[in-house]
Amino acid sequence: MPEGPEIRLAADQVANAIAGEVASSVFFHHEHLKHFESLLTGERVLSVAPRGKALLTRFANGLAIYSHNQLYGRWYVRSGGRLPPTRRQLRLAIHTPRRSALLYSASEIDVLDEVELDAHPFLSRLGPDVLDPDTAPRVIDARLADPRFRRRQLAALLLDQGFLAGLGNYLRSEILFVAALHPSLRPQDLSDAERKRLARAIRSVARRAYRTRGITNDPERVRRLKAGGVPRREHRFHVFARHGRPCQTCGARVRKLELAGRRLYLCPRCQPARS
DNA sequence: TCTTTATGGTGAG
DNA sequence: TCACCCTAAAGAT
Repeated sequence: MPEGPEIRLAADQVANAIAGEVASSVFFHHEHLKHFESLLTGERVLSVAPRGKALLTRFANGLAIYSHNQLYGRWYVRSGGRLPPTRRQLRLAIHTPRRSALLYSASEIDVLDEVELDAHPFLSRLGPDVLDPDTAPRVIDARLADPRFRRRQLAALLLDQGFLAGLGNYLRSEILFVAALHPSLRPQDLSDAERKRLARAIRSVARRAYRTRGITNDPERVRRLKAGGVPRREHRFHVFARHGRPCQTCGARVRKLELAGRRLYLCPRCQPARS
């Protein structure tokens, strides 16, 4: 569950299961975290909240579990102490009397106090969470115009968690397609109208992915394709991983290129380079 | 059964 | 920019 929308959905699910409850037992796979098991057992879970692609589970005694799923981590919620049918490795379990939150496969797990939280090398660098209710398009627009970011290529900027936290590689391609902008442009190359269009696309594509559990394609098109029996992986995106297939807007062939170290997909006609 | 790829991130040079 | 880490699933053989 890799990008911000998926992490926020997982956070919602875990919060719904254990927030407000007292941990009846806590398990850590990692040896260096074992001594926290007894420190967290008996403590109430105050909140479970995303910060970009990371997740913080806060306890009443001031400690917080930091977790980052990278590409592979996956949360499960189960009742009655049961475990999910998976061969993955259990890395963290938070049990409450009724339900358990279980994190499998993730490698980045830590327990932090409030001081460590403030100074955390990853968290302290994060920009605003793209899905935070306060991150309105006008906030994003102001950030695009900020001297710290305006000279950066959009291809790199949209992956930079210090610009906005929670964007990732599929959202990057999808946002640029929706905004009809070429990835090698920089904010400073854009007109005011284009910059505002991009800010709106960033917010709306991320929000849509959150609402639809990861589907960024046009809702009406998705409805039609689903009705025709087209599977999720074929109707999910506008352009991402659709190289060689026709653009849904203009019919041109979707192209794949490598930018800022990751694969990016675009429609060469809808997103023309600028001379 | 092997190899490749992946929606992420770090640190060295 | 590159090598590398983490793990799982898809693709190739």
